[in-house]
Amino acid sequence: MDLSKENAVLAVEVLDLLFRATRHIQQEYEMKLESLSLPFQLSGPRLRLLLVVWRAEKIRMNELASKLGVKPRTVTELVDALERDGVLHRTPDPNDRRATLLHLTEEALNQISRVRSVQMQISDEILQKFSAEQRTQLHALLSKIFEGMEFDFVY
Amino acid sequence: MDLSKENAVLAVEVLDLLFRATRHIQQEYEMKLESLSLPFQLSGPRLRLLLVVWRAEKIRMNELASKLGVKPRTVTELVDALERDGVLHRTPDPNDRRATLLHLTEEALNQISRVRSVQMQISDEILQKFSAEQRTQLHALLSKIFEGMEFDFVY
DNA sequence: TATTGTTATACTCTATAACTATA
DNA sequence: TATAGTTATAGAGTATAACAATA
Repeated sequence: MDLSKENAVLAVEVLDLLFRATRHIQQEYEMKLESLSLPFQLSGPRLRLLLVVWRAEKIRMNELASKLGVKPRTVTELVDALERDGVLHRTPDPNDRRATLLHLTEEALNQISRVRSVQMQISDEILQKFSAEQRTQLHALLSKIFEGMEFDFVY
Repeated sequence: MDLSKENAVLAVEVLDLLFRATRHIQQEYEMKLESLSLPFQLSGPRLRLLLVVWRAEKIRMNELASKLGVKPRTVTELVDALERDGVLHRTPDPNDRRATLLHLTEEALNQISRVRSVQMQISDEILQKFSAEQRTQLHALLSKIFEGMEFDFVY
């Protein structure tokens, strides 16, 4: 009997678990975000977009699409909705009149710290049983998945 | 200066990374699944449903919805599509004439081993840089997220 | 009266293809 | 000729509310 494989964890089992954990956490996030009563709707994809714009301060729709890993058409759709809700606005790029730059509105900037703080609070709750060392370990192991990848980090 | 927190990894950073890893892996999965040329369409949600039915052999739509963490109406929608594609079929539950039992078709049973083997192959590729010990570690850390949760495992 | 699943309807995310304006 | 973003259109996944059949 090959004892070395007796208790081995299959790669596919690890990734199944990864998916389940992600779904679980996403559901927690969405529940808590709803209860925040923000002056605008914030789904997962919208928040993801928002945070990329926030980190960049200003960004082309173009570049945003590639950072998010979606098509430009999808960004148009999301931006339409967010602009309607007063979360961000389009301005023409002075350097290239084909391009459009996105900025967050004051309102969004005001709310975003609430969102981030709820994110941090939920995250702490979910990982409450983890020691600092275990958090670091989990972070290191997840980073390892991206090891040796050339392309820009996708959010 | 508080050196103990100097290099600490924030919980929110760990979960951000978790999300990014999951998105990345999901994209790999979907790409490879497409190239399998199955006789039916298999998106993430459809595959998830399929695998739950497969593990259960037969299952009520009801119970399926709760295992998947979606509403019954959503299961109706998915099952309609999968039945149209000849992947599964509805039969009345003899014990409760309100209920409907789902079974996979022969065709689905024949294809599912191909799907599983591709899943395992992709998983091995993604975790190729991981030692057996690291896989076990990652599995243990992810399990810890669910620690002390009462409810049934959600897929 | 409560539960199972459906019809009717709608919203969000995503995409492809054809087009406009600019480079 | 190529790029940035849009209009037009479509499909998948998800949901709520009202309902029919059954328990």
